Amino acid sequence: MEKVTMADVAKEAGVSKSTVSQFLNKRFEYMGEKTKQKIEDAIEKLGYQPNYIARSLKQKRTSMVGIIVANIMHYLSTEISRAIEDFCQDHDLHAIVCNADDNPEKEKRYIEMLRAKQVDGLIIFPTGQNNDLYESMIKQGYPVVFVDRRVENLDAFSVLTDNVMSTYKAIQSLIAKGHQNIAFAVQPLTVSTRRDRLEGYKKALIDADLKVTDEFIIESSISEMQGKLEKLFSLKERPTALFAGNDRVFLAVVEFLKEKGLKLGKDVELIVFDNIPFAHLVETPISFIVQPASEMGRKAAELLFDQINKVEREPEEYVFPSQMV
Amino acid sequence: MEKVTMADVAKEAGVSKSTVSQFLNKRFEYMGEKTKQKIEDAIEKLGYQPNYIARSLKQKRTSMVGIIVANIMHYLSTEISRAIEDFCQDHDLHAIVCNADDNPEKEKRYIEMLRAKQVDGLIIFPTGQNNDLYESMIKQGYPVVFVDRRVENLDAFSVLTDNVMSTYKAIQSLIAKGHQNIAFAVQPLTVSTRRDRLEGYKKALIDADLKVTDEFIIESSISEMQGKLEKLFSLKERPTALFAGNDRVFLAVVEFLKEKGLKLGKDVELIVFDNIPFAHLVETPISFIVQPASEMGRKAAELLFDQINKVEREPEEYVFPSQMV
DNA sequence: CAGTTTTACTAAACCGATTTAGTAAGGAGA
DNA sequence: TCTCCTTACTAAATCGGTTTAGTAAAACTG
Repeated sequence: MEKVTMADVAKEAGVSKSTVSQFLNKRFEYMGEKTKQKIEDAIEKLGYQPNYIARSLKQKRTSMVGIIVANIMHYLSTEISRAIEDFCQDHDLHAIVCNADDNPEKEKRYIEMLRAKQVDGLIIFPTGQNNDLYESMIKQGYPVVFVDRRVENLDAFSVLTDNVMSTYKAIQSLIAKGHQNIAFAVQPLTVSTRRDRLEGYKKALIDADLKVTDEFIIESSISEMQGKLEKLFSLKERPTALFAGNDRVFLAVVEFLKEKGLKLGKDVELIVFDNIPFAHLVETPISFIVQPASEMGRKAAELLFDQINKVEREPEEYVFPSQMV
Repeated sequence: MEKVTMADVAKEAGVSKSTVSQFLNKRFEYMGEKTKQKIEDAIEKLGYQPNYIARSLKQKRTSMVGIIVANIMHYLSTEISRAIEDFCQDHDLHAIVCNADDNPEKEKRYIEMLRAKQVDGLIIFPTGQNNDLYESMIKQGYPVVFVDRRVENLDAFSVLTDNVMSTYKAIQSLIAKGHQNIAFAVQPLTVSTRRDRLEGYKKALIDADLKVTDEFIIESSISEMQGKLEKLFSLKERPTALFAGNDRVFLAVVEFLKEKGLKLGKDVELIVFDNIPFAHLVETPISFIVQPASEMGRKAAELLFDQINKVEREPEEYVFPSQMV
């Protein structure tokens, strides 16, 4: 049971291991037609399945790549991961997805584990707290691509969206509709995306000669978001529009509004950064800033693939535009 | 760059490879305190990272398990996978998720690929079309657990829900509310879950002395669901309640109702088999039949783990109850 | 027909760990 | 003092492939 090895096939076919190996690697150039047939028969007869582990050891290549997602709860992560997987499928790679859960320690452990498993490269949605580790990988020439979030002071391949600009435009559109009191809700400003979005928000207000009020900016974890929203909506000058920093903030906001009996689109206008699935379940249409997830994933995979295959290229930030929907 | 091997550590520490290996495996019993220290220092100095591939080759154990999901689009799959991953995390295993996309050919390829990669076991949401392959794995004593769907005529470990009973009760509750015209929408009856749910539906109607009308039973792929629903709702005797066979059917139904301007809960009552996320986005509460995904995933992982570790146990079907919410 | 090239293979080293069998040095017991 | 255990290691085989260098036989060349 389950231990037919190449040596067995070789013996059965009456040839050497080397020839069987050549056969399996489809290098038929120097191989007699009848030998080929014999090997084929022997493989069939014994039900031989090659052992990729053994191959990997010698070839120093596992055909596996790792994806380390900062937090799998973001729909964007799933979308990008799927796009990466599709690319891998087409290029004879296999992707392993890990969830760092916004925890730098976990991220570090995953990076180490995946490298110990000899994956050929990593695509990382960085928590941003492991810069030393990122740097050492890049110095070693290990293939890495960062996605979604910028890493500071590192000359690395990155795939991003123009968070500042997209937010700027979104806020601008709210202002154009006559909104004066626009609030902004975001999770803690630990990563570049959130900071950039806040920057875009402030810039849009300033450029429109509206003043930036601290009371209108909520920076809070998801679990404490409800309380902060409560406070926001009990201000004497209530916001008429709200920008949700990402999909999870959005869900918190919807829940809050539902509880309070506030109507979306009527009592308060909402813009969300990130696409969410099931958006059509909501009665009132909402504005979303949609990032081109498939293209981003594809690009990231492509950049990684080229690094793995030693295609020379200078590290660069690839910035994709987002669209309001 | 990146090729510190055990031999390097051994040389640096002035000991043999074997001793380093013992050290790494925490078998300190027969090892001098100073040797231990020297090895520790050498590892630190060289930044040595062990190569799991090499270890796996010798140990014939990769600490990886494969999950082959029939269709990742089902929310249940994601939930169960997550639970399996959690279990693996706690037991020093790593899970690789593959999506068969309801395609038996793809499923087969994935099974072969994962076995070639020497994963220690497989958890499969079976498409049901590869019984020969399933059987040969089980015969070989390869660790396998089936989830969600029954495999016919096979003495294997399976984790399921009581589809017939849950559906029966759900339909019963509709009848109790006074509904007489209850329709049933489902994807093609290729897998046990769908057949079982239909059976429960029919049984409930019969037991309540209602007649089973073929016109009220839609069996269709998602893409053709809209047309079939159109036909259903243009019958002179319209259904007042509808049972959606799973989450994807539900989404199709919601889309259809929205287009037609029919109100959920008012014009037609809906029960859905499967939980869906973002359910709270919908204004009207809907009834869901929720399967205990975490428990199911956990159980499946546990059964696989025991098989991998040669814990003797008779193959059995583990049936979990579902709840209406 | 000797010399060269091509064809069709094989032996053996190698990848980087684990593991088994073996051994030298030091201490205990008689 | 000599034998017998421990203790603390090491050498070498092994896992199942890939790959390189090499070789015998056949085919070609002049």
